[in-house]
Amino acid sequence: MFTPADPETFNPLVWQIVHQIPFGKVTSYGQIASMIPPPPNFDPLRYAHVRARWVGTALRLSSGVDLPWHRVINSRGMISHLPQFGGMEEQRRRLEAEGVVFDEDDRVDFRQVGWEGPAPEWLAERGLLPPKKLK
DNA sequence: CGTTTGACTACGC
DNA sequence: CGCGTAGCCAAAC
Repeated sequence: MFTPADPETFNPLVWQIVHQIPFGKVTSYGQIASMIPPPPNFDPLRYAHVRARWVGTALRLSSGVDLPWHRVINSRGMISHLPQFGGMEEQRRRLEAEGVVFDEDDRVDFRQVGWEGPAPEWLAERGLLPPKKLK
């Protein structure tokens, strides 16, 4: 499906998945990555170490693509953004506008607003895998 | 070209 | 729990 250094295939897959996240739900970089199988001839172990970061990169390069990018946060339930870029507050604002609640530690409760992933048929049609669960 | 920098995670203290 | 860090590599300098 794609080669190790083929973001031209990987990134659009990420975008397609992000596009499926429903209003008021969130998921993590790692969970999205877990739906995308490792590239052929790519060590699965190594892939496991980099895939979440690849998702972050894909999102960073997604300007111009119409996406609910704000619904993607890190595995600890927090917004991952550098303070320098104002995007952090923007992301929180968008999520709260969708009813997502942050606790006193600036974290969301995946049990409440965590996305369980696309329908199995949707994944199967694209050769994708069922996501790992969120904590 | 060589170096630095990330929209990440899992794991060990 | 919180905090630091190794692991890893595509983009951006």
